[in-house]
Amino acid sequence: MYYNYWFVFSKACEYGIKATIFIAINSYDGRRVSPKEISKEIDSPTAFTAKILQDLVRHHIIKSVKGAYGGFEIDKDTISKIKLAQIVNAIDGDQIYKGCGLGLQSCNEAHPCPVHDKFKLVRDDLKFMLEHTSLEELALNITSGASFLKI
Amino acid sequence: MYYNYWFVFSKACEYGIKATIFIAINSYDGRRVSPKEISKEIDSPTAFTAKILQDLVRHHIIKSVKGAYGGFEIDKDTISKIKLAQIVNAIDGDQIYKGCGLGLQSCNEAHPCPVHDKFKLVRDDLKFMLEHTSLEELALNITSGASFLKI
DNA sequence: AGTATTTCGGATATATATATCCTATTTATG
DNA sequence: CATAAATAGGATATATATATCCGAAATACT
Repeated sequence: MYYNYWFVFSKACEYGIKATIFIAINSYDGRRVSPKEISKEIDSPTAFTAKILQDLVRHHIIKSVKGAYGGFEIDKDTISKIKLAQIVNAIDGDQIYKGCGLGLQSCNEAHPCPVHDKFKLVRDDLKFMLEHTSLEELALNITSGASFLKI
Repeated sequence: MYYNYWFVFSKACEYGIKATIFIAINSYDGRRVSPKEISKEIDSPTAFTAKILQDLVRHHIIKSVKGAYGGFEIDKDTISKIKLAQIVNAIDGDQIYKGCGLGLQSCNEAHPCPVHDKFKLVRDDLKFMLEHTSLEELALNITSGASFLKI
């Protein structure tokens, strides 16, 4: 019928993940970056991206410095400790781990939706992956040219 | 930041899956069902559900019979052959298998996004599950009381 | 044939996510 | 202290998904 596609993450979250990776890369070099630079690099709308950055700041995933020579950065030594799950959680919440695949309000072991068990496996895989993927490895794969932030 | 949650499927698709299961159950008893009955049973908006049913008809997943004593049904002997993947494909398209986790336009092995490989595993799991789950087993789990269509 | 019943499908309305704009606030520097 | 450069955040606009409405078409029965 429809337009829709796979929405593991919202657009906001996609931008948030890519932005955080780009900030990490620059923080290794002690460089702060602006929403303008970020959105150019990750191919996202600037103002919208700026909103998401604010949110990541509120969740203490990235740091912002106001005023001249300011910008966004991440403490070098926390980059290896930040997991993808934290970023996703900050922006899209934790329903990714809890929500029912068929939208039931209270879907659980005792009262499962038709696909509950089958989804559990997929969801647990996703959860494990998000919790075990570090920002550091994502950033290093970009700098090494093994992966890309846009196109 | 936001309102969002895990969107494996669109609402339309959630309704479509649940509706199809309910139609299957009734078709075993040779009973046709209306959008009204369906939406009551799966707790969905009637008119919107009706649209989705039309779409499933166009994709030959369910059959409709117009006029008095009409309604929706599924050929008994096709119920075991219909896979969850077909329903999802009809409503949400095939981007679920193709779309990039970070929204890149052309994300592939040669030009991967930062999470490409990690997502591949999750996605393949989901794909396998959808392609190997039959409408029959979903329907039987409802009739046996092992799973539920609402609440 | 007429009527009640039912799906079909276009038009429209509502809700939510995405995106933009503009001003206030903060801060480094001359 | 003034100025320029930056983030913060409220208000608003746009796009998309979700939901509703209503008349047209089809069909079984009387």
